[in-house]
Amino acid sequence: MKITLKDGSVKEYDKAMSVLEIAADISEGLARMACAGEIDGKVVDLREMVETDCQLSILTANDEKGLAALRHTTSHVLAEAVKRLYPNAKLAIGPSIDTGYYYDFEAEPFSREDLDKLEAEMKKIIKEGAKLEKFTMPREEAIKFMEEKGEPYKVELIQDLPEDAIISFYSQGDFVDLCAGPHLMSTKNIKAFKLISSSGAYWRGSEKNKMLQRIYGTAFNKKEELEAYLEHLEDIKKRDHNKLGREMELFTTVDVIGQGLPLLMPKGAKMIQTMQRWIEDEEEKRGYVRTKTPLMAKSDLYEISGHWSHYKEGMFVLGDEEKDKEVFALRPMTCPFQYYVYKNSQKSYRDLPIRYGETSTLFRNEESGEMHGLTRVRQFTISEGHLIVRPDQMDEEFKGCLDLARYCLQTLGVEEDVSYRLSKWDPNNKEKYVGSAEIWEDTQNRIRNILTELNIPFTEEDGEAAFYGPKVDIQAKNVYGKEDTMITIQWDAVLAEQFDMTYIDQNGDKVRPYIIHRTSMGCYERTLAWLIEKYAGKFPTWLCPEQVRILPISDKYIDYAAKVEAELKNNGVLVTIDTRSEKIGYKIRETRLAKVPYMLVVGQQEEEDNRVSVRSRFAGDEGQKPLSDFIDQICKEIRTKEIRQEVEMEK
RNA sequence: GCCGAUGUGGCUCAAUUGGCAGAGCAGCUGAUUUGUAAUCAGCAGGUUAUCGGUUCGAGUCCGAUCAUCGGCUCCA
Repeated sequence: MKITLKDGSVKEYDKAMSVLEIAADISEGLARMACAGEIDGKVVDLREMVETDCQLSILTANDEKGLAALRHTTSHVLAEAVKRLYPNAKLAIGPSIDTGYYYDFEAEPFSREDLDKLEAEMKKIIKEGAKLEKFTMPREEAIKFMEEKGEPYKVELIQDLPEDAIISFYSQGDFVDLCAGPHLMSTKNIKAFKLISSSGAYWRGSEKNKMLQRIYGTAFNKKEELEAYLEHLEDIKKRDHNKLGREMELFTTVDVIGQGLPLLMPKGAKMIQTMQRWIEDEEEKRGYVRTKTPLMAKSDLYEISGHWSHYKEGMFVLGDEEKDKEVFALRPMTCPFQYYVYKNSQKSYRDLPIRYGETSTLFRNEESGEMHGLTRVRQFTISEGHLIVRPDQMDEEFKGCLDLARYCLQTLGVEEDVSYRLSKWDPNNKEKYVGSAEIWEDTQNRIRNILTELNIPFTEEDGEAAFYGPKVDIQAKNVYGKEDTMITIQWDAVLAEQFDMTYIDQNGDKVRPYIIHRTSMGCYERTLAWLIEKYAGKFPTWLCPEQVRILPISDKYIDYAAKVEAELKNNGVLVTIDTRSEKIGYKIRETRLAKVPYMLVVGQQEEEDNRVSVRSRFAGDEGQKPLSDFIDQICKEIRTKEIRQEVEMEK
């Protein structure tokens, strides 16, 4: 039997040799090897592939799929440990994930102490070093087998497989688990693992099902890699916006104000104002006109828009439908309000496109467990806009929205950190959406073509559309790798109809316009959170709530410092003075810790000839320079929204 | 909404078995007038998230509520 290895070399083996022997030979010993290989990119169990001649690449824990096998094997060891310590626990599933693996059990909740005990038991199992052996049986037999073992969740999983399926199991010593593989050859090969946390998780991800107990863990090829990962976890905690944003006094929360209602403190509010002014100006340059519409409306409006039937649970309703004549609701979006701005007068084809923009505060009654820092809140503000366009303008306007979005991302320095998603409806769940299948498929195709034409790489996802149309979502990950929508551009194919919006075409006929619903830079609160994490609080100067701090050497130079401050303020620079009678070293330390981009030390030398001593986050000590030079420098940096490279300074 | 953890001055944390709520930093006042990462002294700051219960006595034990965090679900 011939086996071609990844590097192209060919090895020949006697058919009588066991798989283990072959694998050991190929991998130069079992040590770091997964019991699996790849044929045409598909991961296959080694025992299957050696039946025939094949091209083989042994997976080791050094490559992605091998690492997944390592982690998945570790999850089996975890499952065995749980069964040993908690024999009544029932097994659900235990896949590998990006950051490690998890396993779900029906059991009592696990405490940290339980996890520590489980870790110790896992070490024992690894030391025992049982080999992982695969065996199969027909479906019916497999169901019986798992019923006898008292594993109802496994039975359910098997029952979902086709009647003629051959079901595979893996054993390690006495422990058996339903599993498709692949795995390491032996539990002994697990060298570095850790249980991270536990939490509840619904069986099969549905809240209608029983809540199971999930244990998250991770595993690496080497101890050093695990340690580096754990250190990395500590590091990213430090830039978590929810911690850093509070430390830097950008926002806070108050018990009696309520969940999902963060308070933006002066510094956070300043940053959002800076972004808001920039975006409003940019939109104006791009032909947007501004509206300012009510934050609430009667239920009648939402009945027309469809929100009353599709989204009532998510709105804050004011009043009692049974008792009150009129019920109001805080708005969860701005669309219908701006549509009535459009409908105020009859429009000609020559008026289109019309681009409405509004800095729009919205309210969404998220469920209580869903709030998170600044990224998931109940009241937030977005740069919302609606474009009313003729069909022949649609592609160009949609591209214009994408261009604006990309300009915003680029200016904030985050264009490399996003991914684009075409969010489609779910054809198997049509009642969640408004409009015909034909319209949905057609608009989805057109958006797909636009993205392709612009060479924007994107993924497609069913069931992520708005109920009124498909959209492009621009997604970003937070420090923990969790994804959120930052910008959305939606094709509203339905509401023009609901609200009877029209224009008069060249023939004098009433025609329906197309509508694009979009944000240029989505939710400001969420964007702020993203920037905190991206820059670890060291924002580009133009975004900083405090751009310059003046540090007088002693009280004698406060007058001069005030003069410097006034000149900077006149030039639109955000500047403060530290007038405390502290030593200069102390003031510098605090300014550094506050991540202020520039500090100007002023004393006798500077006052004499109208100079400042500049120290920045970007270049360290920039030396003494005339005040006017510094003003030119910082004004240019702010005006061009330059993103300068940080330098590592002492400590 | 569900599972779990947590909640002590502005911040970080302490308080033995249920036995007088304490420290550092920040703040304020005074002294110091400082040249590139922490000057000294003093003062003030608390109904221990809230409400209720057990107890001679509760930060500590029990219950409820609120909020925060880690997940699940959700995110029109």
